[in-house]
Amino acid sequence: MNESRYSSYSFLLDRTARRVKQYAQQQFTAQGFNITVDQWIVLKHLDEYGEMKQNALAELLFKDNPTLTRIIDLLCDKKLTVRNVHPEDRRSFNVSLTKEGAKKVQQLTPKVQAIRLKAWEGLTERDFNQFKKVLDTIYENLA
Amino acid sequence: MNESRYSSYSFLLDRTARRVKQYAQQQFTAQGFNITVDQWIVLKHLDEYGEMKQNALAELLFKDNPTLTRIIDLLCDKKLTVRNVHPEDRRSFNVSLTKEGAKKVQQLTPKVQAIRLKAWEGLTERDFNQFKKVLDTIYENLA
DNA sequence: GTATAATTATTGTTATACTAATTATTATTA
DNA sequence: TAATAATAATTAGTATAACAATAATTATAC
Repeated sequence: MNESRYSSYSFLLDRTARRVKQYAQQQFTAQGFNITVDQWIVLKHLDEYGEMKQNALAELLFKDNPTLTRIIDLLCDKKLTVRNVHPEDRRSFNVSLTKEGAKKVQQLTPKVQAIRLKAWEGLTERDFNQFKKVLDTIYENLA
Repeated sequence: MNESRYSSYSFLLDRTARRVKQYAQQQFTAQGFNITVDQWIVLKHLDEYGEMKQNALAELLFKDNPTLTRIIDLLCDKKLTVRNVHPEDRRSFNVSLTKEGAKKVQQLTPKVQAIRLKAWEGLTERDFNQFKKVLDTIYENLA
């Protein structure tokens, strides 16, 4: 790679990631979802994978424990998740969706997909595959 | 695009952007640069484009005014930038590098490039062009 | 079996992101 | 020209990100 050109990747990547999150958050707010994008990601994963330790959830989402602790605090305040004591390890909590949380996931999933799709206008499956390959490679290179 | 697959792009994008920034910051800290990645980006752009209003700088960096105000506060605390009153508009400041700031940019530029290059191991110029195309398209779709 | 190490979650601190509100100044309009 | 609108930067408030340090608990080592 040409050194002087590649340097821009980090700037473009950061800029675009911020724009994507910002756009989604604006839509979430405008449509009255009443949660943040990061809170949504936690809800969605809990719905998909079921109850799990904060630990495991953090790993799944590539967030650290303090960050996740605070997101879950807010979700619990909103009655969308609960912390249950772990039966085999009193250091841990099992985090799971409340009924209200599960309902929210069902209601919002198609709306969130529609919001996400907006970014892909004019792009193809092939673009996606190439894009994913580069993102995964970068991630692995720095892991 | 397949709706159920594309949804993952935002997750991958966010995850990778965070990893890239995190890796760079760890290197900055380990190598004693004594600035953050975002502070670096401001210094680098000021070096490239010369003194400008905060306003213009914010637009160039795709950051909002409050965010930039605080970054520049920190850079001024570190004596790397200065705010000068704008000769034609007393609402504005012209922000510019101090001598020390300019020296820092010269010293760190090759080191930062080396850090950034790490992420691109195994990737080609063609990967870069495709990657850039997708990032730019996403950004434009949401602009 | 007790001391030590490792693990889980939390709290504290600093920086960035975004929105809303505020202040000072400049531009526009009636 | 006086009132109003627009603009530049800042401040305030909430959320996320990263790191360090801590408390409670569990695992390991001697």
